Amino acid sequence: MAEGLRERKKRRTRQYISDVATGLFVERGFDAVTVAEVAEAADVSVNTVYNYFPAKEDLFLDRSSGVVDRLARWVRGRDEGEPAARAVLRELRGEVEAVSPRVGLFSGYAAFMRVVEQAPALRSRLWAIGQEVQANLEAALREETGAGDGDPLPQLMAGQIGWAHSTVMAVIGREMAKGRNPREVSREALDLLDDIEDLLSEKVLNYAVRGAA
Amino acid sequence: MAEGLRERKKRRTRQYISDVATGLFVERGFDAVTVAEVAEAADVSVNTVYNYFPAKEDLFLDRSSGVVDRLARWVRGRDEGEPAARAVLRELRGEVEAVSPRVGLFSGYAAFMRVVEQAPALRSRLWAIGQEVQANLEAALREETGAGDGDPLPQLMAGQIGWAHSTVMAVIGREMAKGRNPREVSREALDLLDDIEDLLSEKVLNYAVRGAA
DNA sequence: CACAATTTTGCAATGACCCCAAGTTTTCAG
DNA sequence: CTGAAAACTTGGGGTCATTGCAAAATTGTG
Repeated sequence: MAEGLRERKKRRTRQYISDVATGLFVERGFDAVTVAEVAEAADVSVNTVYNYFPAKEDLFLDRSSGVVDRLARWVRGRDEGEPAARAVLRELRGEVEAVSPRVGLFSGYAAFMRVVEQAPALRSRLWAIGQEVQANLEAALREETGAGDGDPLPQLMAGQIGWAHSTVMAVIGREMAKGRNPREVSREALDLLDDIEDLLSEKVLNYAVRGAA
Repeated sequence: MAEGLRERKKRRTRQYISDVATGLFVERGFDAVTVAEVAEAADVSVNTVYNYFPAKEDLFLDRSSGVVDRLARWVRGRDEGEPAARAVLRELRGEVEAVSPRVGLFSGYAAFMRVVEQAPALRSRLWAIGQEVQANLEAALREETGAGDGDPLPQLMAGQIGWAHSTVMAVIGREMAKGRNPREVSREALDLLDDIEDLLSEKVLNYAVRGAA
């Protein structure tokens, strides 16, 4: 049974603080809520808040939700004979088609995105997370293709794939923030995905085929 | 006649504060220098500093240096029969070939980039400026092509072109920060530009030709 | 030179975030 | 079950960016 009570309690406390904070932010906006208020509402000290979250932004954008390695995971899990970009597009299309909350396609996402849109600090943080996603993708591509350190291709490919991904996510976020219907946004995102695939060159779309020299 | 002394003095003061601040940042790092120290070194009050610069980061990254509309300008000034992306690549290649300080190819840029690299706030700010550059480019593309509001192409094209530009600038910055020789970095950047052009699809490379339907 | 528009400055707050030392709680060996 | 070690929480006390306000100093004009 190993790590029991302590770990469980920590996880619960962390989650609780984050939930309370999210509620306040959605209700009154990111800047209008102070960390002290979050602490009070969650019935802990300010120090405890900082004990769990390195910065105020982390109360809202919890990086631990397995988003940072999404693209890398999709690439590593691509089918035999499938190139990296195709795999990412396929997985992304799948999520969008399924109107999955993992890509923001659920009604509650509107409130979430509105908070982000009005807080520069959160937008900036979202970008930083995107950078991490891309760095992980680049690492995955290097491993998968066995590219040397001097090879600039993994970086460029990760840039193109990361761009496609973040562009789709940005549009979904923007439209959802307007209060649009998830299904409608899903349909538009699928069209956008087609447009994007059309824009990517064959070089990009055929890079890192699983099972090549 | 016209705005004389007052305006001149303001411009000079602003420049002086920025210079003093830059010097301190390069010498000791962005985070290690407080705004109060900058104020004291420039012999003005802290309030005066904030009177000229909205935030500490602006002391180092002065957005007014005409970078925000660089891509839009290049596109608007493209040759007859030339597509937007080609124009940007041509102009950028020109700057890089000329080892121009406008793209960071001068020895002093190393110190500058090192300050940026160690300060997340500055990196984040640089990204925000990049967003502005891209937004201006998108606007230019919309005007030049007369695309409707519902057309997603200008956004996507601006994304691709902006990506190419920022990728090159990022590599130049990274290499210069290592203390590399500007001419060497210029050569590498030219190779990178070739790689990037190879990666862009014909659709991107032929978008917004000056003088089309 | 005197007056009005601007700028600069001092003073006081707010709020994020950090450090430390003093409790508290949980774990675990004995 | 018990006492000490390990891990958490908290209160108190800073530093620093950023802002609001009103008094004081400057500058352009008539």
